This record gives sequence, C-alpha cells and structure tokens, in this order.
Amino acid sequence: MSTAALLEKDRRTQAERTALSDAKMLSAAVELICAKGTTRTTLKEVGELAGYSRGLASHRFGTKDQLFTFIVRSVGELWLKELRLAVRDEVGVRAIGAAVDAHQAFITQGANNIRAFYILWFNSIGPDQGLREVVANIHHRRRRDVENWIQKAVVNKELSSTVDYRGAAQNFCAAIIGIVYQWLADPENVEHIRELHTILKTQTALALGKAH
Amino acid sequence: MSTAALLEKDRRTQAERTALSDAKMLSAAVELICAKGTTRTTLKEVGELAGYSRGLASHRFGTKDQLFTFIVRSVGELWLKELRLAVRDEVGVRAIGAAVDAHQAFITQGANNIRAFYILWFNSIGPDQGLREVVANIHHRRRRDVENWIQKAVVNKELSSTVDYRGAAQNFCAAIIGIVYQWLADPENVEHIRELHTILKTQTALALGKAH
DNA sequence: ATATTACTTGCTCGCAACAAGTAATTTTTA
DNA sequence: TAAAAATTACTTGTTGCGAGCAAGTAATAT
Repeated sequence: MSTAALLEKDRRTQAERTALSDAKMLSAAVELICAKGTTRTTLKEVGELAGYSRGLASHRFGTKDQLFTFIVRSVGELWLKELRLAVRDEVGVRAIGAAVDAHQAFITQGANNIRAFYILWFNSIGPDQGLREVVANIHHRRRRDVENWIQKAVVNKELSSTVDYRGAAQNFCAAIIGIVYQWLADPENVEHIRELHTILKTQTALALGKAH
Repeated sequence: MSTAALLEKDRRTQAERTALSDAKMLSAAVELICAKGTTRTTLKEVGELAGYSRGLASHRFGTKDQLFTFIVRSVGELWLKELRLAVRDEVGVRAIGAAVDAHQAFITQGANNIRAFYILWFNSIGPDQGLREVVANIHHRRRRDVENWIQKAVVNKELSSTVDYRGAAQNFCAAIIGIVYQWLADPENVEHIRELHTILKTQTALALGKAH
C-alpha cells in the first residue's frame, strides 16, 4: 500500500504505522540533508519534521549513522533498479550510453532523494563509519553491472576480446563519481553536467572501440 | 623557523607560540580525521592531543568547520604548489602526464595530511558549510592550471587549435576526483590506483590528440 | 482483558561555544 | 635596565543542545 493511501486511513495496522513513519522520516531526513547537510541534520528535527516526537528517529534508527545507512540503502536499491531498467537488455557501448543518459536524467531532474543519496555517499568517505560498507556494496554492484554490459558485448563479438572490461568499468565508475562531485559542488550549472556526461560517453566508446 | 626548531627553545615570541600550537593542532587534527573521521573528531581532543587544554582548538579556530577550513587551506596551498613544481614549464600532454605522476606519488606515499585533506574535501560536499567555498576555490584553481597547460600547447602548435581545452580540463579534473574517491574507499589497493592513473593519462592524451 | 507493538517523555552524558579567568610575552616608563 | 602596565596566548568555568538510552503512555493485536 502506498504512502498516500496509508495517510487516508484512520486506523492502521502496526506494520502500516511503522511503514508510514519510516516513509515520513525518510523524506524528512532527505529534506534536511539537502537543506543543511549531514552534520547539521539532527535526529530530533527528523522526528519532528516528520510529524512525530523528538525521540522517534533515535528510537527507530538508533544512531544518525544508522539512519543515513537506511537512506542510502533505500535510495540506492531503487536507483540500481532504475538504471538496469534503462539499460534493459542492451550491451556494450549502447548499454553504457543508455546508463549515462539515465544517470544524467536522474540528477538533472533534481529529485532530492538522489541528491541526499550522493551527499551521504561522499560523506561516508573516511574511516570507521558503518555507512561506508553499504556504499561500498552499492558501488561494487554498480561496477559489476558495467562489467557485465561490456563482457556481454565481447561474447556477442560486438567488442574485441582484447578489451579490458574490468579496467574500463573501473574507469567509467570513477568518472561517474567525478561528475556527481561536480554536480553537487555546482548544481546550477546543468549545461556543464550535460557536457561531462556526453564526454564520458564518447570517451568510453573510444576506450572500448580502440581495442579493435 | 621550523616547527622542530621551535620545539627546542625555552622562550618563544607570541608569534612563535601560536605558530607552534597551530602546527601541533593541525597535525593532531589530521591524525584524528584519518583515525576516526570528521564527525568523531572533537575540538576537545584536537587540543589535548596537541598537548594543550581542551579549549584551545575551540578558542583558536572558533568552530569545527573553521578548523577544517584551516586544514584544507593549508594543505591545499602546499599541494597546488607541489603539483606546479612537478609540472615545471612543461605544457600539453607532457604537463598532464607529469601532474598525474605527481598526484599518484602523493597519494600512494600515503602522507596523512593529503588523506585528511581529501576526506575533508569529500565531506564538504553538501549545503551551507563554510568549507565548501574553500574547496571550490582550490578546485577551480586546479582546473585553471590544467586549462593553461593545454592552452599553452595549443599556442605552441603542439596541439590542434580545435582542442576544447576547457572541456578537456573539466573532464580531467572530474576523473581525478573519481580516482581519489576510489583511493579513499579502498586505500589498500595501490595497484588499482596506479592503474587508474595510467588509464587517465592515456585517455587524456587520446582526447587531446584526437582533435589533430 | 491481556499482550504486544508503536510511539513519547524523562534523563544523563559529552561536546561545542562562549565568557571570564590565569600565564606568558611585550611595551612603557622611570 | 628593571619593575609596572599592557597585550597576547592559553586555561578553566559555564551554558545549551543533541545523542542515546530507559522507562513511560498510547495504539493495535490476541
């Protein structure tokens, strides 16, 4: 049942209650992270902005770190799915192209949850945070996807078997991170972001084609 | 006068006292950031690890944000200088190559201040932080340097005048950020980092040469 | 009606931030 | 040139706020 539908009811099951408060707190946290960053976002405010008590976010998630983990996991899963959907059963250069287009559409349409997701992503850099391994996991799976797209095209004979699919995927993912960085650092400059995506596409195509 | 020399003296000028405590607190902060990340680093601990009172870091820097700003500025300036030194008066593809080599040497030699610098760099992403503009400033100057290297080679006729030097520089810097991300996410894998640097060099050369 | 689960309120601890203090160095003045 | 006054470096005292936990109340389930 959707969040909107849950809001209509005047009596909800316990499961529905937690689902609703989870959803509301998730969106409150996203707003706050986008508005004031991770350090200035407080669990107290997350609970209150969601329409509950100061203590609920603490109680539900335990720590700030765990709330952030929850967000990254939720948005990250959604996001991987969307990317795969965009690529469908394309392989090789066309798959990369579709993924880059989808990525660009995602971040330029400016949904706050993607923005918060990437802010958390970058903030997770550094030692000790529990968030780190969740991010590493998503990052790894993303790279594996890219590797698969390329490898399938090699099997297909669309690409040369001498292609270094692991290296190409690594480099591709590194470049994506770089682009996202630029986007977060200067969100206004949409044209710049578009340009970076285009360059990435042609460069990756070049890197893959070069091995022919 | 060097920090080591200042330590010898039993009487120091006021300027020397602050220079010494600044240096000690800087290095304490770097250690703490590398050891436990930015959020778990406290001003209290910075002062105490540096051998002073719990309150000095607060008193000197005001806020955590301003301490971090101080670190990024200090290390960032040093770092830009070193890069320029490595490039000397090379231009074009050779300048890029020299810069990439220097960058790789920097981060693989694993000096903690570079590591802390980049951790702060990534953590500064997001809204509202004072740190942000300092990072943006350094980032911008770095990109300008790269643009200049390319442009000089165009003037030199080493590179075609149809080269998009701004786009190439943007893309290059985005890729550097991506590489640094990978390094911080998985510092052990030195070989991977080396590889990414190599790929970046060849790809940039390709992107520049292609326009001939 | 009782039990379970969701949420709230009360509380403690630690840190940031600031104010008011003490200690070191510099300047003044005789 | 040396004590006194002023300035600058650093420390200690205090307040406020949020995290995190415990012990409550309210809603749903049995």
